[in-house]
Amino acid sequence: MNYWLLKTEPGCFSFEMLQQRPDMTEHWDGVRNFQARNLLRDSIKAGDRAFFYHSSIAEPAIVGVVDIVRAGYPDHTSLDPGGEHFDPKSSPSNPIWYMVDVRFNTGMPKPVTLGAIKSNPLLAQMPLVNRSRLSVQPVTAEEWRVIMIMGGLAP
DNA sequence: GCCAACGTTGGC
DNA sequence: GCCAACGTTGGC
Repeated sequence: MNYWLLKTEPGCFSFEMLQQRPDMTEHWDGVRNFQARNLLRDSIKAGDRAFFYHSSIAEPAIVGVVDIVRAGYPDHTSLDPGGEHFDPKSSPSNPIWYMVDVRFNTGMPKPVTLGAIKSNPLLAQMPLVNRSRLSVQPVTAEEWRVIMIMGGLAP
């Protein structure tokens, strides 16, 4: 099993919404960055876990954990001409963009803020610290363990 | 709302 | 294939 970090703005895809539907599978779609796409398409597998990070708010933070329930498959929102994630270069035979399905696992009793992450030397290698724009990021087992403890989730 | 970082595009 | 211009993201 591998660990990841998924990043959104609350206005786009909020953890609160996910939390209200704990049994529902949600599509993690709309990613339009090639590096993040490669991770979605090639690396993230069903059974993996991911931190859920909220950006562009007063206090950016990891607010919870989701399970990956379906590995990468074509992101059909890229084929919808009326949708905001439409990409004219995408087609059914060459979809370009990929998405995964996620499900609520747990909220963080104590959200782990970006400030707390930046001030912990054990987390200095996380892309979040110096490559914050990448919307899908790998997380090491050690980083996962540290953040779970910081968030109030016993190992 | 500003601005730095960085990914993408397009002209050459 | 380089690089300048441009657009977007995200922290502050």
